[in-house]
Amino acid sequence: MEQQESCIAQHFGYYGSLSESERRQLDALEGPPAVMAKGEVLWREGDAARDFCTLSRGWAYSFRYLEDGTRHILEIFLPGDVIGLREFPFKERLSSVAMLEEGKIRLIAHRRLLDIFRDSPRLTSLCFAVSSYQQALLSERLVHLSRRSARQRVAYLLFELFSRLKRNDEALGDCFRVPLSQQHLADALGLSPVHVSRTLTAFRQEGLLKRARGWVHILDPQALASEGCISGNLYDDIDLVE
Amino acid sequence: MEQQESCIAQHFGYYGSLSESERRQLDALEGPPAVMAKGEVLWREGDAARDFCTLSRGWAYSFRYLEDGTRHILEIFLPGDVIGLREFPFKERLSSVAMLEEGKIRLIAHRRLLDIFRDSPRLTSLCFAVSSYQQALLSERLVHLSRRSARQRVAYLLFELFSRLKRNDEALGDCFRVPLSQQHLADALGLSPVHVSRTLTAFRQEGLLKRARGWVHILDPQALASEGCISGNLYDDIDLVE
DNA sequence: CGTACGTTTGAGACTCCTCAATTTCTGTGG
DNA sequence: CCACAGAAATTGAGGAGTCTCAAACGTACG
Repeated sequence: MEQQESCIAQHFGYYGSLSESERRQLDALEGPPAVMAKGEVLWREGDAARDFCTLSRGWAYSFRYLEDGTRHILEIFLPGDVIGLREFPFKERLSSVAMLEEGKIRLIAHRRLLDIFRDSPRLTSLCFAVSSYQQALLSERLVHLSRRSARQRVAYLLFELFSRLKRNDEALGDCFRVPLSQQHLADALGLSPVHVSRTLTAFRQEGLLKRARGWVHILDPQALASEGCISGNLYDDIDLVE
Repeated sequence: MEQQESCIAQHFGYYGSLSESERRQLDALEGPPAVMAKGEVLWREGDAARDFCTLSRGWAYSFRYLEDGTRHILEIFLPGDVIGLREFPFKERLSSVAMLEEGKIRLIAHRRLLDIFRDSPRLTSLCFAVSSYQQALLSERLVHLSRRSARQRVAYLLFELFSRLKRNDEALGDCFRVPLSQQHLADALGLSPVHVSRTLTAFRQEGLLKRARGWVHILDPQALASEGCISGNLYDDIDLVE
């Protein structure tokens, strides 16, 4: 599960091929690894934002508390993801980030990005691609959350996770680990945990998927994609201007 | 209303001060102005994405059609905004863009950004800031749309527009033009036009605002902000790493 | 002045929420 | 290995918010 090569180099590699020297340049950014416990908070909304990080092991999520005390989950981070890049131009964190399970991160100071901007237009383009891609995921979610039924939302989220995991691991079958409680799913989807439970039960009875103890087994990927209104794959659509 | 100086230079200027040569460099990017009619489509989802543009006059919006035929409005662009920057790393347009009223745009080829990346780390940082800021607006909207009541959504959107207009025009009073029909508002908020009408009527009866023929008059800004759960001003929070 | 579009209002239906009780799972210590 | 406590998930009942459909009204524009 753990990333072998430098986490950031692998992640950037999804957006375009890297030369050996570019790879080294990215490797040099990463600070020493830090092991994080389950539930540990990386930073909180409003904290000073001076660095971002890569997640080399474990899942994490970003969230905000609303005025009524409910929590909204904005992003779910998988092993290999870059966390907090979008906060580069901001003084303060726009959202909190916490671990869903034990894992490992490496910090990178925002200032180090300036070195990239100065030295490598190519890596700069890749930074832009990483950031734009996360933005595309967000707007995709915006559409799916604001206008669709509970069934569609749940199907969409599970399928998005499935697709992203598959990009990291070609060999991934239709049965995989998802360390999210129904409370987490509800907070990410803008639903009540009760209704998430009912929806998952319905899916199970219809033979779309099974879910138990942090695992999801997708029985009918096509039906799930159709229920979630998945419209093609964002990953196939990236094409850096060279 | 029309932007005097180069549109992109003014827009970038919000995110950090520009030297004279940086300003010239940005000016040089912009193509010849093109006048667009009300309702005219700049590009459609799926079109090849080779350029972005600045909007020097008029309002525009980006949208996607869902499988059930409804339209979702993702972004609303005001005079002075940059449109489509986030699609730089993508082959195809992720959403369509159309004019809400007659206006003027200037195209910029995505390739020209590479010149910026190569020549000016400072402008590169600003590009990043512009893009990240739009992403922050999106995630703000994600939170507001997925979990809040119709009253909160409507109040939030009107207040966001009010704040953004005020940034462009210090002298803006509490009465301003909003060329959006209730159908547009509904499509942006994930509500039915009928319910938007009811909500606006309620606000009018409560003395929060008046709305008629493309104009909005905010009678009680504080109450509206409170209803919309506005949590500080994103614009105040930008701080480029120098 | 007629037509088209946008807005308002009413009625009934449906989705999802809240609250509360019960069951199942998970981890811990005996 | 079992008993227990705490957390997570399920189930039921009733209610709030928003939707859809349909009709009436207002406004802008040819």
